Amino acid sequence: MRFSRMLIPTTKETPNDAVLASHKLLLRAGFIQSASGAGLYNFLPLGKITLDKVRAVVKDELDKAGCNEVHLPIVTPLSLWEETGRADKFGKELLRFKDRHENSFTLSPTNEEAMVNLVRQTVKSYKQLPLNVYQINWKFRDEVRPRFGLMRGREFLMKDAYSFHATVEDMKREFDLMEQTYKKIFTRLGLEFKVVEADSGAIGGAGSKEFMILADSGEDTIMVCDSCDFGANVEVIAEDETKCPKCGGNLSQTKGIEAGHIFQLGTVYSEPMKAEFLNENQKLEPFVMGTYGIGVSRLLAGIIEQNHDEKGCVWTKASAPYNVDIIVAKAKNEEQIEVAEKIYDELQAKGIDVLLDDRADKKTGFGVKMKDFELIGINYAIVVGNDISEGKVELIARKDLSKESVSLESIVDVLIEKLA
RNA sequence: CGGAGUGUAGCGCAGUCUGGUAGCGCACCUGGUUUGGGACCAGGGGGUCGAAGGUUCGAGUCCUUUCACUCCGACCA
Repeated sequence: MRFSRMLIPTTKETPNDAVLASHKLLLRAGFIQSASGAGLYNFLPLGKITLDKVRAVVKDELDKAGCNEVHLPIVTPLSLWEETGRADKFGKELLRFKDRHENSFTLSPTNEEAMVNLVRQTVKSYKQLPLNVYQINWKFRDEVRPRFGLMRGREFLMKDAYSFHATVEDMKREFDLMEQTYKKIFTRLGLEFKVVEADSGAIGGAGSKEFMILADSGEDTIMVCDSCDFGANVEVIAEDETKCPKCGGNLSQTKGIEAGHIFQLGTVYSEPMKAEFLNENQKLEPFVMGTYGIGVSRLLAGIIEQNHDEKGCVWTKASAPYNVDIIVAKAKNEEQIEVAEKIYDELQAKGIDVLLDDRADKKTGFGVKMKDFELIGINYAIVVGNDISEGKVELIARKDLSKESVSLESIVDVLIEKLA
């Protein structure tokens, strides 16, 4: 993509309302924009591209784990929520409205009921189990206090998966599989995270684990063991506990951003909703369920909370909207443009996501392009400038801002290797 | 929902105390000079001052009501 053709409204000034680094930077770098309502954001081109990249990683790993992607309507009949009693439990967070026929509906904040409804209409036999169905779809929660940009919006993109089993043992097997799958997803995204024991909250059920992105700005306080992989949300462990219940090691307190949560549900939804299958003894039994969520739009905020510096965003390889930014130092110099276009074509041919900063208006000098590169947080910049007379370009790594001079002949290979 | 704060141009702000017909920076438009780290000069466009009502000869400013947004708490991907 060419920078000159893209809507990327970067700003020097920090929006007055933003507190968190991720909120400030995503606004300043032109990824998102306030949609003039609390907790509502427009995703601008860069934000949309980034969201799609993160979403693709989530989808890829779930598909590999054998999950089925589906798509449910965002609008669900209130009657579904009344079947499980959650219409009352969710209270005002559940946005309700009526259609022209005076029927009551909601904007889905999560989809246990709707997914159970889908499955109870189609799955009748133990032979069809186990089954894991998911969607990556917008959710709406009328939060008491939306805040921190994408961290706690009212409308947000969430991956919600639901598994259906004939036995508790099989559900626990899937629960473990999902834990492993989530670890792959977070690792691929380049995140430093911790899996912790958690409370099941409004979703209900027996056991649950949360995936915490480690960041000082996190809203959750967690206790982690320094000698094994044990971790727990303070909701479920005494805050003054110093010994690890698993290995006896030392516990320390830290902050995390809840980006994923997996639950062992059992039959808390299938029973009231009469979602049953016929077992091998020809008897009806309620499905044993698990449910698994990832806050996809929140991940964008989490990635930036963990990866930024005073100059801007520092996206990880798997999440960056572009991996390479080709900066034409003097966009009126035809030779530089020619060289830049050539590198641009070659990188694209190799399947690398590259942005060509070809802006040639007189207000956009070299400095502006560098500042935008640093603010947006693309992994690498190639500066095509005066050095091309010696057959060289400058390669800048966003992470540490280190610079090196690379020959024109090898620049494509060097980048392919760095991005591998 | 309790506590605190803020609403003035696309963004960031001043002006409000002490009423006199709206200003600065950034961004934007035109022309010129610049061009490897957010340039400079000159000119220009853009506002029912969150909304409603009231006081007054006159309201961004004073009074009343109301709405929205942000931050701190209790809840959540």
